[in-house]
Amino acid sequence: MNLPPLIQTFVLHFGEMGSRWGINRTVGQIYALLFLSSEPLNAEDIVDRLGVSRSNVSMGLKELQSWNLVRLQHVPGDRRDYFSTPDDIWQIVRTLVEERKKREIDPTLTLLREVLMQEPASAEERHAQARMREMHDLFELLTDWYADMQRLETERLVQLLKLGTKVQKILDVKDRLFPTSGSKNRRGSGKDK
Amino acid sequence: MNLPPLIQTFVLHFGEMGSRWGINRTVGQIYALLFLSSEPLNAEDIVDRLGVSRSNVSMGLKELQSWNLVRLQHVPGDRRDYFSTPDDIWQIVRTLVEERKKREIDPTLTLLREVLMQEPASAEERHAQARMREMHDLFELLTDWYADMQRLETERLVQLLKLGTKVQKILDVKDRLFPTSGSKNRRGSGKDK
DNA sequence: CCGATATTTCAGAAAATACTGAAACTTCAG
DNA sequence: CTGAAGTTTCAGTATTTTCTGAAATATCGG
Repeated sequence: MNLPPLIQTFVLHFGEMGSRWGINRTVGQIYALLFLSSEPLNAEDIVDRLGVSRSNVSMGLKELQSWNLVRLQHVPGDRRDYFSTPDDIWQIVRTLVEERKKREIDPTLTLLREVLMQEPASAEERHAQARMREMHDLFELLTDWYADMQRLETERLVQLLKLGTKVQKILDVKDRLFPTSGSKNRRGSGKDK
Repeated sequence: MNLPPLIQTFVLHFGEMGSRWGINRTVGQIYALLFLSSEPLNAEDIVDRLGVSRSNVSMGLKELQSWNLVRLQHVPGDRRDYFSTPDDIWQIVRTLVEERKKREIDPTLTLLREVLMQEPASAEERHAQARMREMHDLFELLTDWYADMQRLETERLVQLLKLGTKVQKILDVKDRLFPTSGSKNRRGSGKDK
């Protein structure tokens, strides 16, 4: 590995964290390298810097492309493929959350829908199904909320995040000013807990 | 494996998804089983139902305990350890997010803080550090927001999630009614893209 | 303290995943 | 069409992770 110390620290860390994030070491390192780089890199650059095999880099880049986490581009007068990460870090977050949802949530949501269609054949299954229903409703609430957020412009999104729970106070004010509006979202009458 | 079909489907699915969620197959299956069960199970129950070795179950339960995802309890007159998941599914979400943050975000945040203290030794390192600064600030914004949300009562949290982006409209109303209040959160004056 | 029951640890086997080098394939300039 | 440059695929190897059975450890009633 052939990198300035500061960059190497970060790249190694991403490699280590890879396993916790569901990618392998090389993929983590490639991503870290691209993220830090001021200009796009080609596969050979990455081989030189990380000291892993050409084919490993090729597979890693393919994996990152399947996550939409890197962008393929071309340098004029150069036939090789160059890769980079988006400059806008919020774009990265959006992509990451989207892809994780696709891989970690959606398949389960699909399965839950299927299983909830079936007839329970015993008290045990009936209870299990009720539990799955809870999980299903939760996932649906979260994904609906997420879809909403994903639609916001970044600036608005950041504004909302910075507000945090202060939003709550505003809701209180709103309730006092317009007691009924939006009350379809207020059905906390004993059903929960 | 010895389970009613409906339950088996779900348990197998959780086993498969396990690898995407950063746990192994057995741990995923044990968790699914406990989640669906109407009463606590002991290790031997789990062995019988899943058909895996006793030691594997023991390790799996230990792993789940380290995630705070299962609760150990005792049945009067029985020396064995019984395990269950919280009845409140929101409690499960809170724990899960907390633990994932602890494992997937916090170590990186720590590393970023350290690396940002160092002096860049070249233009390349300077650019890399600027990039890390972006990531650091993003992580900090997200974790601050998360800490805020974690503090909310479940009912309020659900209310907020259901509102989704409608919150935005309320912000607009608020701005018109109280143009200056809360404006410390409105610093989109050129610094952001 | 004893022995019965329950749980954990651990070394090695089995399985899954990552990595490599070589070969196959693709693209493009001449 | 040819061959040089670039990229991908793939079979085999290495590494890591998971899983098991056996042994060690812990707990508790008597």
